[in-house]
Amino acid sequence: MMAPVSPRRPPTLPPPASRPPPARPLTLRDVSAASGVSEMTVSRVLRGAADVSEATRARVREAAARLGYVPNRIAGAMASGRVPLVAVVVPSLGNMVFPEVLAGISEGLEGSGLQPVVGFTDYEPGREEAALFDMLSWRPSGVIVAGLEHTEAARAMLRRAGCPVVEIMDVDGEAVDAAVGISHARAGRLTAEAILASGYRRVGFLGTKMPLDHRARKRFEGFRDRLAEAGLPIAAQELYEGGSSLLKGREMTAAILARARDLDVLYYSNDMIGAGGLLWLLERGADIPGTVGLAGFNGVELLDGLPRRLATVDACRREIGRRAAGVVARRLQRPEAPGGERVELTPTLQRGDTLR
Amino acid sequence: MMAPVSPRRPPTLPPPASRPPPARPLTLRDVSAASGVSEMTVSRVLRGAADVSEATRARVREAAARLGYVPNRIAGAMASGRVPLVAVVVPSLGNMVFPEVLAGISEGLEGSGLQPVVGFTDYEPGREEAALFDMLSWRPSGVIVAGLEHTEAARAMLRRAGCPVVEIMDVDGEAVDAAVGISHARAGRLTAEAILASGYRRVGFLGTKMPLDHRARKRFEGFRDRLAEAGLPIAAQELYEGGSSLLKGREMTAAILARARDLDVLYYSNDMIGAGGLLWLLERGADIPGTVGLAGFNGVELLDGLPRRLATVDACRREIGRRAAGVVARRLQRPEAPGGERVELTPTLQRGDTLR
DNA sequence: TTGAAAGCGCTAACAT
DNA sequence: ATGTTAGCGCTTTCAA
Repeated sequence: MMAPVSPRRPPTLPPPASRPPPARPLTLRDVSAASGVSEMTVSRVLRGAADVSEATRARVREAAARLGYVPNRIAGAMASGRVPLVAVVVPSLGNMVFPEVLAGISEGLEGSGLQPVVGFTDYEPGREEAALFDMLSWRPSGVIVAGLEHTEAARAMLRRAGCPVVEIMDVDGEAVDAAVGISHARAGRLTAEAILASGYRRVGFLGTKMPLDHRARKRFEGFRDRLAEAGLPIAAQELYEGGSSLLKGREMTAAILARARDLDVLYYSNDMIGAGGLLWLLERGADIPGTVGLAGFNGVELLDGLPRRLATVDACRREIGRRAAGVVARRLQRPEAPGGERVELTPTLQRGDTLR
Repeated sequence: MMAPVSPRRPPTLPPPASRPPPARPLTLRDVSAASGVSEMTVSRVLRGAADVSEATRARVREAAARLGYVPNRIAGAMASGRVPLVAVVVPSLGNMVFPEVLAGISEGLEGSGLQPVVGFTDYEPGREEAALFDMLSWRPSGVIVAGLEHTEAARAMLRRAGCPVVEIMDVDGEAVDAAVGISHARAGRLTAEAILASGYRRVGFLGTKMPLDHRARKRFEGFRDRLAEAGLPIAAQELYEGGSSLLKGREMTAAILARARDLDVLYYSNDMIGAGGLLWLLERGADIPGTVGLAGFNGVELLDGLPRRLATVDACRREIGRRAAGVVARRLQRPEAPGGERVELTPTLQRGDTLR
């Protein structure tokens, strides 16, 4: 067979025998040549399609293995119109919560032939838009994106994505398509209720300044509103910028108590700063939970070995990942399905040792 | 112009005007039609190529934005033979060290037009092989893989990858191509030296059972050998399976001290279990670092707010990621470069408050 | 059970 | 500065 004349590169010539062949990646054609089976049938074998005789199958497998052939998925995706990728867009990996969501997604995708690909937003709407654009340019089979708040352009992209879109972590708002998460407003209320029930009266709140961390904001609002319903104000607040850390929690706790010495309970917007506060208070011999109660948010397992278990509300991170992946996988099996799934998980308060 | 007859699907027909158009993703052709500019020129504009008049540029940009066109990178990659992806293969994200490596990689890739794509191995050689195969099937422009130990098949794949390959985290061994990391053997020796210099004599080691965590093994060996050179044995060991956690560190510390009450220094294979041990000992009123010294490994910032700063050796995770990305990016700019770069970073011991 | 032909959406090379 | 042509490596469709 004659190679067609191409304007891009000369037809493959036999390499001068004396030099090592260039590291040209192998193609189906190479396996075809090596096995004496047509490209088409080689393709079928390697994709595990039925209707290939056992003998042919074996010959092809042997040749592919011997040559070290690795199929080219770019070409496969191009030809089939199917890209076995799920775009995952999250704020960052530094946050401790997202690695676990990712783990859940991987778990949920197992056996579906789909692979997650991750992009980051750093909690910046502009970067989220860019990350989504980037991801969508691979024409993934599904999109999983953290949060319900996006720029209008981002929402437009998601609507036009032509694949299932699952917004995760939060259900307090309007989703473009499916949503899997918890209600952060409710999580905040839940904590407020526990605090009220325990009879604490002078409430301090320690949280992030980030106006773009909508979930943290919703937790705060739920918390504040529930207290207000009981006629209780938030007596003092301490806000910070930047990442959460034990150190930050210590500093903030010191600061808020310096300003409002009589607080008898502290609600931290996440467990990391909560744990910092806990350590700081313990070092000073505070009576926890007697004189001062503490509560955080997230249920980070990582902190399990601290001197006391911080009261917290589990964010159901792993489960959210798993369920979101499940939604995507199921949708691809039944393309006629209506979409718009909404899965609200209901976290519970784990009292730990820091609320009386 | 007449659409050619295709065996795969009928030529595009005008949709019945009364129904919403199917969510067919847009193509260059659509932008071309909408802007009255040829596909080729549209392509040029959207890729930012030079030699397009400002007027044309504007018309194309306007049309693309109005339609919400997202380029198809699968097709772009296919046509150009360039896939702007860097495959990153690491054991897991649960480990705390890898998110930071990833952050370093992202940083190092910034401005290069390359994007990291991550795969996981769970420290299992079989899964590593599978992950590499998977990643290579996307024909990435570079590969960054943790560790120097791989199955022969994996090494073969890497050699044939046809792109720069950087093995990271470790430099104690033979790399397929480039390597960026630290010597874990040296890190272990470094800790041993600090312990010797401080006059501790009864040494306990607490580490993982995982025979496949080669870097932990090398640290242990370096540690043990350096002590042996000074005539000091390791008096007791405590090994564990599964992930590291504060809790695990507590349990192990309790266990090793129950068996060997007279240990005066404990070397933990990572900071997480080290911190657990630290908390456990502090609760029991141990005199640290007087009666018992502690050291870990990794330099995890996360633990900064503990009551004492654990002595540790920084693994240079972020820097390793950054440099590895740099190697890949540079190699793509100068394809004639020889390769085989070897970058050894030299970690230092941070004494903290737990070695006298 | 196998093979042949066409083309997925884009870009390299060439032509104008 | 812009357009034309061919084809990247696969898979779909159809034929044998």
